[in-house]
Amino acid sequence: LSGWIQRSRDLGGMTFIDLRDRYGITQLVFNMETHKELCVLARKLGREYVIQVKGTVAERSNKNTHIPTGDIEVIVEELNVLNSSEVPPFTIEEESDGGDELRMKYRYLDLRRAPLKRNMLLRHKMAQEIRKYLDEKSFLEVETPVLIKSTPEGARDFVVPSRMNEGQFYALPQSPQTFKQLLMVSGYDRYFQIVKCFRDEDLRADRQPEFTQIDCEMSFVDMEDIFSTFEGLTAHLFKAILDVEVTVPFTRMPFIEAMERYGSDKPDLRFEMKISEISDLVKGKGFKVFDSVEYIGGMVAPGAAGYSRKEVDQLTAFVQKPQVGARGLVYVKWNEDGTFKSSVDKFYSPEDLEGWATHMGAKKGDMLLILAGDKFKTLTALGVLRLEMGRRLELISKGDFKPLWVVDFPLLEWDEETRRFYAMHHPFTSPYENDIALLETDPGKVRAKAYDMVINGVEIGGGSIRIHDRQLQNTMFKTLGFSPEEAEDQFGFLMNAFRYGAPPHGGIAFGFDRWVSLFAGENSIRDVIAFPKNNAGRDVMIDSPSQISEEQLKELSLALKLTKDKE
RNA sequence: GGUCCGGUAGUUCAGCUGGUUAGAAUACAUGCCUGUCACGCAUGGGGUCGCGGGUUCGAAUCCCGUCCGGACCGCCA
Repeated sequence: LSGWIQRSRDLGGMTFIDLRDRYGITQLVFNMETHKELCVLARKLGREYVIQVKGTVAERSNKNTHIPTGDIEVIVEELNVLNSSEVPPFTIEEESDGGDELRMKYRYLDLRRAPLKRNMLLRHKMAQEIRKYLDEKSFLEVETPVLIKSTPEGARDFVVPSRMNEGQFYALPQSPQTFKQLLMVSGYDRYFQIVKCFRDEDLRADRQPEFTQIDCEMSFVDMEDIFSTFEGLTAHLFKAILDVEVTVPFTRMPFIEAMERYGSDKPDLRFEMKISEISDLVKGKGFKVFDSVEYIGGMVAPGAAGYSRKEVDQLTAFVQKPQVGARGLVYVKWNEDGTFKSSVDKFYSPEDLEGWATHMGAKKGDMLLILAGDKFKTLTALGVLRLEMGRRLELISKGDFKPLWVVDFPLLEWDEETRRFYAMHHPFTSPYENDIALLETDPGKVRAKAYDMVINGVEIGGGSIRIHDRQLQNTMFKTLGFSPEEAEDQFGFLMNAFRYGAPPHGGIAFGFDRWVSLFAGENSIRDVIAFPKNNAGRDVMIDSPSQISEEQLKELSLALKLTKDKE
């Protein structure tokens, strides 16, 4: 048996060592009476020493029911110390005493801990099951290049200078989007790849600059084929990994419904508390705040009529945080005795309030929480408040999984700053046939054949049916404000490919890291990535990024002009 | 680009409105202990209070700046 010393217990006459390897813990026993020299040596060994032992596996006289190997121990007859270890900077245990920063710096030690090991194992198993399922469905795994071409749309690219092509740069792929479409043109009608993608944007708990996608594409399909194929993948993963049965087909929710009822394009369906609009009920009674805004809406917090003044103040402060951005919070308590208490009693009669409460589906003992303002800003704030209330009222149960498809996204988003439309998904997304005419007249109204898979409020994946028609793709580029030259320069290869018999196709890409962290019950994808980057995009273990030498810069024909002098 | 929280022993933290020699737990070291498994008991070492400046008789504590870490907004087709 070979491994690392987790801990040793020296009782004088005998010494116990917990030996840890990839598979778990085994107790080694050394006895002064029977193996004096070994026992003396064993007493000197410290935590994380690497040792190799031979001995006899024996049933313990004192069993430990708390660990899987608690019935047995190894009576050591040979001991080989393979390496010593300095005292590690934090404890290598289930619950380490180390903080995040330290554990990142010594990630190779953190990875020795059981929780990280479990996550790595889970990740591996999920990748295997994904391959198994997709292989069975005749998907072909094809590797696409990592050094590709920069495009201005979408996320910021990471770029790589080319030594052999002076003054020119590769870009790292934000996704293999165009390549998988070209593979469809090539006739590989079912493609997938578990692939690293790169986006030079700020990080979050669920966002890393390099991350892994399960990238898929199919030919001769429409949305329903995609849904059933990947509901199948999802159900397979849930069954194989968590032994959870999920119901197929999944709920399909139009984007507008997700926004209006859940205040989010990725609704968490594990609890109700839907949002309802009450603009028509509340306007025209002399309350200026409500009369002057576009939208008034709210939700019913079940059983929350007993909330104290302090708790309501807390909620008000919560929605007023700049991240949420509401101006204020109106509450209406429908007390158990049938009376009403609200922050707008001056303006509305109990009959008015009962009207709202009934409209919103409240009952006695509930509290209405109401926000007002611009429609989508207010809905988004209500969505954040909904999640907060779900947590506070403990309406969200762990181990419950509610997947759905969000569908009927708008194809385009208007940007006031640059005064042009942007593709909400990407410029290759197909509009609904019935909406194509609107591209010329009212582009904002065009719905896309795009879809997101959402589980428990997490966007797990998204995709679309693509445009495979050259003319339509040209119209799309035109609507997005590309000149024919720009379109040719950036996507000429794709447009050329479409000259030669492009099949109808569509696909989806899943955020593998997010999916693993969802299954692992982790809040951050860092916990399921072996060597992640920190908040500032740094790898604190290898200390990257770093400067490069003058020689390297010269070879690349690069000169630096730093905005901040880093010397 | 912005908002908020944090940085004190190897580690995790406490240290309130400024006031003797900066504490606890754990880890570590030494000794004792033959059935432990978070072993126990005893003893001991261990601090540039992130860094720089300021206020003050006096700063871990207050102020300013800066660096580092975390959460979030913007950003992420």
